[in-house]
Amino acid sequence: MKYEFTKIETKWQKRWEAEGDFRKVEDPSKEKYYMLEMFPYPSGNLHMGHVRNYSIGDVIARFKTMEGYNVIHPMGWDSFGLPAENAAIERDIHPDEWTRSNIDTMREQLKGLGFSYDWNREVATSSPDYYKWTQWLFLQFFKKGMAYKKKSSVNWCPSCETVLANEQVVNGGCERCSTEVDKKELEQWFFRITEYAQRLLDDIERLEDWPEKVRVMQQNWIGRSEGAMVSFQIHEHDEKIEVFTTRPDTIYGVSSMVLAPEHPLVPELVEGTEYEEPVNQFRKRMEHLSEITRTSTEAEKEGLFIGRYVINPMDGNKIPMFIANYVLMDYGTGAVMGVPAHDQRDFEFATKYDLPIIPVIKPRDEGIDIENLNQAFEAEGVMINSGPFNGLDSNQGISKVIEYMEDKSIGEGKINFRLRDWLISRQRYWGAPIPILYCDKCGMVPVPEEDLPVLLPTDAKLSGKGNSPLSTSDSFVHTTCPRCGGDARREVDTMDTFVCSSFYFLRFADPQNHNQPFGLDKTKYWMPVDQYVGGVEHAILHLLYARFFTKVLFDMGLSPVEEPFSRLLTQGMVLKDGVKMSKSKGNTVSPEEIIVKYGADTARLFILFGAPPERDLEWSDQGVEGSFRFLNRVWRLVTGSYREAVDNGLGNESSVTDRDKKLRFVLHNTIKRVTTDIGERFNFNTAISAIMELVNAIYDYLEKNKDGNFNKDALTNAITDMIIMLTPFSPHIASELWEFIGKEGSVHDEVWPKWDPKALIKDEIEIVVQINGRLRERLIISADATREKMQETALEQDKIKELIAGKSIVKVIVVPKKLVNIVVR
RNA sequence: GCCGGAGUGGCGGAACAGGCAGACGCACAGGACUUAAAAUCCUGCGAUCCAACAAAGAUCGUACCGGUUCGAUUCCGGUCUCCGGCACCA
Repeated sequence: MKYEFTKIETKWQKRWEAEGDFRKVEDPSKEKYYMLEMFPYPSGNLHMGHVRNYSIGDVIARFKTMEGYNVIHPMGWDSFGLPAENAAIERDIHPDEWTRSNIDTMREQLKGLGFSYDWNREVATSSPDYYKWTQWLFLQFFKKGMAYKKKSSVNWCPSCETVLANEQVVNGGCERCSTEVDKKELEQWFFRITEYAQRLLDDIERLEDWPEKVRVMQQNWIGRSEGAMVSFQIHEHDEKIEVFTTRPDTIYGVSSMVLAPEHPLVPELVEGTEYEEPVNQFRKRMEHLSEITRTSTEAEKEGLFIGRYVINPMDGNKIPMFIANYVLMDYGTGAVMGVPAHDQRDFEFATKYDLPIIPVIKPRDEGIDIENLNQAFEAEGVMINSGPFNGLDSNQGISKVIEYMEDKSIGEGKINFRLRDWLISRQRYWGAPIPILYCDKCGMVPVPEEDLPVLLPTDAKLSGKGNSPLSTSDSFVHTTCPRCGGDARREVDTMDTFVCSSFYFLRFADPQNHNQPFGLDKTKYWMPVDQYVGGVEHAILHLLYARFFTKVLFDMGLSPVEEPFSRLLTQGMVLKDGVKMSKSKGNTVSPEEIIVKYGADTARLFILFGAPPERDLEWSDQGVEGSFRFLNRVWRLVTGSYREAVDNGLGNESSVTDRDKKLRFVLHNTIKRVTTDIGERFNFNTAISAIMELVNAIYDYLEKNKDGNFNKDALTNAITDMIIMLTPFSPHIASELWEFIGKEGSVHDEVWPKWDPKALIKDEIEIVVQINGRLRERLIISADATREKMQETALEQDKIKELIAGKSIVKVIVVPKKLVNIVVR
């Protein structure tokens, strides 16, 4: 009988779909398990990265189901975004049409891989049923002051005449045309994520089952630093300059005050002075450089004295003011106090512009000549040249100086974050419209909830150029004000797609709710996600935004949990010839091709067997052949050898030979290994190799019992449990074989087998005899042999006797059931 | 520069709590079956040496150097390389 994978796979996929095998509802009598993989962008074609991601998820979902959990395993589409808009421009097809047809294709591809999704829960972020809730949530954020509008400098491509997201700026240029990106001041919508910075940081502690790598990346991204905010009075001017510093203990060493070139106070400070012209030129030059080129570590520090001074609030010293390339307007206050003796960057700047380098921290060890530094001394030490603080340890100095500043109202302790508020407006068509109106009388007015969704107009012009495409649709822009009934204009920006993907996991719990984004009765049962699987490229943005959203919703009473994802697994990339598969490199392997040639079961098996999930996986055509060979071997075992043996009426019910025991041992050992490999270690590669070993052992058993003298039960148990364990990996062939051996029902509803510890007890075991730690002999010994017996037996061996002859035994180490090590001299 | 991860046969990888290094698979070689090929099955497969009729055996070997230990891929200290992230963050 031939293994006709195409026929088998189609048969079972149809049956699963017709019978709704993977549809689940809340069941309080059962423990739930929420298995989620990051939903894809519907680009039109599944790639190997998807196959890997979803195969991993499917193994866990199916395994947990068989372990008795009520498993929710949903799938949907992150379907707003730029590619649809670009495709629309290139091919003159509406983004919605393009997106829908891609979804249809990819849904079929996913079904063709036999993943156990509950398709009743499918959502697409671009459908009005979904983005209605994206808009509704925006309104809740707006009401709470968590969404606000402000003028901000954004990346502007002068060639495409459009705003670019930070991610769309590649090496300082536009990702589409490589034109150097400008900065432009525009009114933009933001979410106040910085308000949650501390909680997002603190709760990383609770994410014990997240990869360390991701936790650290999030910590760095949030970038908390402790220090002080200090005011410096500008000499002969009313204004003060605020500065954030992590080293208030070095404040007596300040010899410059350096502002970002775009600092708003600069123009008036130089107005009408001889410095006005050069400063303006400097500012203009900096404006044209991208942040990346301006602030790269290689770029030389470049500054300009602006003819003004500030007063050091501690000792009244006059300090010259500069503007310089390396000071960023959007970190801290856009101004830095320069302490060249104790900050390498300030040191370089001071050396270049001949500023005094005043040491105020003395090293604890005397080896460093603090008066003649050739680089900054950044370590801790003892305060000197610091007035009343002299002699203090710099560490204590930090808090003492802050205390003093707070006392004199010249500064205060402050915690600063690198995290910035989340810019969510996009001047794009294919996104959720921001539900805000502008009325001449009433000003900014939120769209009433009952008017949602604010639908995307169908007559907007998509050119890829100019401002928001929505502004080209008159029917969209012009509306009436819900407050005064007068004329109003709609907001024409749409939301960042990351907004849509920040709550989809909650919507999956209650995807068809028409009254609410998700009901607490449902989310209380299903949330949090027990296992989330996806690519590490989302380590910061998506995962941080989703955490932020969940926290805000929790505070509003809309989410039952504060953290959305209990466990996270970041799968590695799929490589070919050592580099990531990509269209541009031309090294892709299409999943469809593999399915046609070998079947979905083989594709799934190979992709899980090739490497542990977190590591990169090198694609190997020969490896795929190997997995295909294995499934054929399983097929022949069940439909051939096993079937023949049973059909011939061979075997018996009573014998318990050593071979029977050995088979039973291998079976139960395999159950143990596969169960822990899937359930605890997520090492699917070793789980599969364990099943391979079991298959080898069954073949071996049949071969050695050719005479027909085998134990039917032992053999049948091994076959059935092997099929059950293969199910999460290669469900179609497992289903077919299950039916073949005459079992009722679906194998994926079977209870996962349990190992019997008794079957793992051996009468005799092999132990190792070492001399001075080197392996010298192996011997078979009764499993319950005492230490004394082990030692005695080891010393009786001829070979051992020979090797230790003439030497004296210093000691003998005995590890029960493992080894005897004889230490001789 | 800082942070994180990883270095094991020809290759992907295994060794789960310090105790047989290389499971499982791929590739390769030899053999069986076949008119032949494919498929399948069997055997071998880290390096060097000693043997050579064969069986067996010895030494080295988990990036490198050192340490702890009866015993280290595993623990500790240092070095190198590769991958990923952040990067003038005040």
